[in-house]
Amino acid sequence: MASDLPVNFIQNIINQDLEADKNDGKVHTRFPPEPNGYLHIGHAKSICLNFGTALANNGLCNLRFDDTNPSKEEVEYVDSIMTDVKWLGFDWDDRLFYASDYFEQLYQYAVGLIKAGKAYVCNLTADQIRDYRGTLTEPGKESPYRNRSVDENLDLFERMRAGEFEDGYCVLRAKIDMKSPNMNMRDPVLYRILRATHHRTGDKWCIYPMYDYAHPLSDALENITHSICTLEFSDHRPLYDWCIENVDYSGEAQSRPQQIEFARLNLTYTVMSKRKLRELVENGYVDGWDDPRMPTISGLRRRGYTPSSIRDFCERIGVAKRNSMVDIALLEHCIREELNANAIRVMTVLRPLKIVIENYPEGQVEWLETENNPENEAMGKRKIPFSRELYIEQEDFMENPPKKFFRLRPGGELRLKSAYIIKCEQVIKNDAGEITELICSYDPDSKSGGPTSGRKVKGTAHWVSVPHAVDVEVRLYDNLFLSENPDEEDDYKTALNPASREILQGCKAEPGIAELPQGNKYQFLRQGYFCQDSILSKPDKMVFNRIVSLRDTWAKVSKN
RNA sequence: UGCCGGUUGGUGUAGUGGUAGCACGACUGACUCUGGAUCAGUUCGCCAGGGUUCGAAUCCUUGACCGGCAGCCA
Repeated sequence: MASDLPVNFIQNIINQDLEADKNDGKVHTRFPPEPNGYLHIGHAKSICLNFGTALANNGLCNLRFDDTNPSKEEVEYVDSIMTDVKWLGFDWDDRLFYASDYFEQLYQYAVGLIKAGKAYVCNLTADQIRDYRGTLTEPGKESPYRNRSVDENLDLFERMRAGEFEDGYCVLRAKIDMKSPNMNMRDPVLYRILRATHHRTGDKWCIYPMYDYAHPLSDALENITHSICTLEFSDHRPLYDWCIENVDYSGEAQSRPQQIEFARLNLTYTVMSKRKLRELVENGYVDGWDDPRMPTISGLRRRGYTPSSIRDFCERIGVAKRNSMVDIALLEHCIREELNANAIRVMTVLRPLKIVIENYPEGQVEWLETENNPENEAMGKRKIPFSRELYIEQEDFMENPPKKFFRLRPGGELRLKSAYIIKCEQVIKNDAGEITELICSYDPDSKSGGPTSGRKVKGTAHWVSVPHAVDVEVRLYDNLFLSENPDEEDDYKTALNPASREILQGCKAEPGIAELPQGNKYQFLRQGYFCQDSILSKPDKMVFNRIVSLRDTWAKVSKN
């Protein structure tokens, strides 16, 4: 039997572990977000990796909030993260945890470290600690408080917890090696005093463990076997290991988690740091975390991306250690591929140009049959009204067209999709010389599906009957940034795309659009894939977001 | 210039001593009542030098270049 195991270096490590019967053959991962912002597509990569790897290896994956810094964290973020992970299609069952669940335990472990002479309370100020730490090329020097007695440390640490000292008055540090070439091992801070109300523990604590201390121990307590994180934590791995090796679990933890680092996702034409995304939101460059232009999960969801398309994307980009920049075209390909197979076709004219078919009887309406999806016959057919007055797309007519323009021109013919072939007889203009209307004729023998419909015309266009048209608003989106890599600019905000959103009013959709089956995702014929905006769209005033355009060969041709 | 990591077509990713593959993109052509989709094809790559070997992307070595690290953030 062929294996569905993903091909990447992490799976290779797991295969070796499995072969060596490490961890009794168990695979247990976790997704450990800090609830200080909304999740983005880069987190989706991590979510798919952690949950996906567990699933593929018959293991489990926990959701654990790394909530050790109450000054930055909020329940709003906790809630949004759970929503997003679930929406992506993953389930942590009853394994929802918080680092704050372990605060008491972590405190006791720290007491143990002190008793073992491996941690001490340090009264150096933050500035002094930085000075003492040395530099990248010079060793640090030991704190004068480094050799306090165990009893004194125990007393001081207890009083830190009791709230006897002001914020920043002292910290608990690990006693490791001030001369280590790895900065993280130069007596790292384990606990700091911080008076901030924690979203879960309230004001119970005024000391909080640092990530480097809380994270490995949380992993161990949850019996995590493979602790997958991003590259910037590689330098922290020796400290991760130190924590696990030096606390005395007395049987609470059974695993010896192994930290494995992979490269985070970078996508062209966007930014991925929480800080920058927050800045875009807070300074009004976008409408919110869920603005359809944002690379956040909530933004992609509102834009119309499906969970499966995002999972597919995360699979295709692979996992490795080399820093890379994935072309956003791949993400777009994933949603196009899915929606091409599933989305119902609809005719909507974005920039309407009215045409009158002079030889079509006034008042007559024909209900013509059209397929809901030519890729999938099972999706059936529907009827759309054809009448004497129609809207076509402005760009489907040119008075003086270039060589390969296959659409309507004066005296030229065009097939109307699922209807008739029309011919442009006359161009009507207003005083300003702008085209306001076209007078056309139609060939009654050319009706789609009819016995004499076989005549070939080079172009086919979408259209909507004027008396039956529904007015809708359409929002077209382009990349949020003009630069492939905004992070390279002095200020990434200067690369913002002023035309990232175009709002079109008075677009003409075929009737009954909202009632169509599979009504939440559509292909507007020849335009792209669209969905109703989950917030702005109302039954009497529909608003559609363009998820992604169709590939457009003509656009490329016409540019040259 | 201390430590850690990395370098395979335009982009991403396989290949772990035996014909460098896949996907996306780009380009050709066919087909098409969506200039969509589909189909066929083309283009394009092992960072560099030295070594080991019958044979090296893979092993050794020297170098170049890129990324990360000096929060009481994660």
